[in-house]
Amino acid sequence: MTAKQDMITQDLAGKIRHGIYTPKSFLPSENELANLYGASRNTVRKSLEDLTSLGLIQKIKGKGSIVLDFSRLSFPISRITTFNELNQSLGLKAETKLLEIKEVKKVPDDFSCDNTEPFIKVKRLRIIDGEPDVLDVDYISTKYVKEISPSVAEHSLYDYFENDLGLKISYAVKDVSVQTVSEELAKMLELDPDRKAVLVKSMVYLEDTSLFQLTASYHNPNRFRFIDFARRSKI
Amino acid sequence: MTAKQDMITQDLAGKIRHGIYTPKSFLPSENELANLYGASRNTVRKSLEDLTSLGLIQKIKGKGSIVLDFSRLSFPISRITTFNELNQSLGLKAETKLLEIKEVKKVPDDFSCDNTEPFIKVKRLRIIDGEPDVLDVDYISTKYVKEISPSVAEHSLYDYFENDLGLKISYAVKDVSVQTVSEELAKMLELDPDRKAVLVKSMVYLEDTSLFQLTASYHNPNRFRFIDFARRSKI
DNA sequence: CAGTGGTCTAGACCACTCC
DNA sequence: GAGTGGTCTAGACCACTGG
Repeated sequence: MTAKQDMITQDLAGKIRHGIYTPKSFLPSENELANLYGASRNTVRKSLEDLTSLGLIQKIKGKGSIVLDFSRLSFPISRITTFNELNQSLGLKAETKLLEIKEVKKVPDDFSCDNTEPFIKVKRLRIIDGEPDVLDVDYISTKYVKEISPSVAEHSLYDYFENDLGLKISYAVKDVSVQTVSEELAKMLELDPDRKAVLVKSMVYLEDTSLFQLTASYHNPNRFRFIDFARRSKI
Repeated sequence: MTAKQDMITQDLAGKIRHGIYTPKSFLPSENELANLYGASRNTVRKSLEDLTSLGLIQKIKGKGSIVLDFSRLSFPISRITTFNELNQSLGLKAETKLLEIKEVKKVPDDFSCDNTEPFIKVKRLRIIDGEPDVLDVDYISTKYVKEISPSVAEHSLYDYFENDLGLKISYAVKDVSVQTVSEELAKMLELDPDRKAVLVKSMVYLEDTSLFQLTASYHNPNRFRFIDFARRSKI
């Protein structure tokens, strides 16, 4: 059962993306939307809040909700988005090369993680338009995932976690920095002689706040880019 | 007049940061908080939502709101945070060296911005613990800011914009990439011979969706780092 | 002035967790 | 079953925008 507010959000987001509501125009007022969808004004307001935090609209007091025009370029690191979801939305020709799957007793020290249960390590090279782009090293807790088949690792881990296993991924802490990497890794990513890569370390948590996954992603800096939508917060 | 929900948010955030509510413990329930603050449950829920998106708490259905322990390390690019606010919260010894203030007819082409009014250009080198860290090049629209004095540029632009001019900064689009920069810039930032810097380009907008400011920040990659809190979104 | 979004209330029913 | 958060309603008053 999808909540009424989410259906409204989806519907409005679709109409914005498909140009039924165009950038710089105003959405119908909150009262009109409430009538249109047969919902209370509070429910509509919740939807508009979600669209606002997604960067699709901007609310202006006394005037209305105006459609922004970043819908196409948003390439967010500040939401949790997977390689496959990204490629789909950008329409890129992407390929995943599975390098390693094995169970390990613990996670490397530089994650500063003291969990004691075994993890499944998955190492994958992501290739876009024939060029090596990212090396992903994932560690997935065996508390929640007992086994990962090569075909799942080559396809999409998140699709498997969320749709097949029913896990609820909730939030992540990401640490982005630039590192000089090993010669082996530099060769794999076809880096410049300086061997600098952008390292994104992620710690991913489930709805019950338990640690679920650790990832180190090494990006080729010449092709690394992300676009982020940020709001000024009151605190 | 501060809204009741914001006072509750501030109060709870303070109690979390000061350890009155400790990580891994639960906040009082929504009904208890409503009684405590003399507010309706909806108002309390709005506060808890804000704390959730700030990454201070995590709500668990049927159980309660649990305090997370990232309050210290959050160093967000996904909110709009200024150099001064950051340094204050991290307690760093920072210094700003003003290099240039002048009015320019238009903004460099690589911002892909077609605004025609003049902008004020401000160029500043940020030095942390004696080491050059960031070169900021700002362009501020003369539609909203007529003049910027050197002392303001050396202190804090945002403090001036928000508190003195009463401008309402609302949202920004940020584009992060790694670039090879000029020898002059490389020398200023004391870069490695490869002359690679992390470039953060920002476009900042006001509450009425008008473009207000453009910034190019060149970071020394050896000291560049940001930590981000991300939530998985439904859409 | 009428219309907009911003805040707030008091209630309701549901799904979930834990005992 | 009692308590929790999730969703939703119907109403109220406010501050702001525009003509």
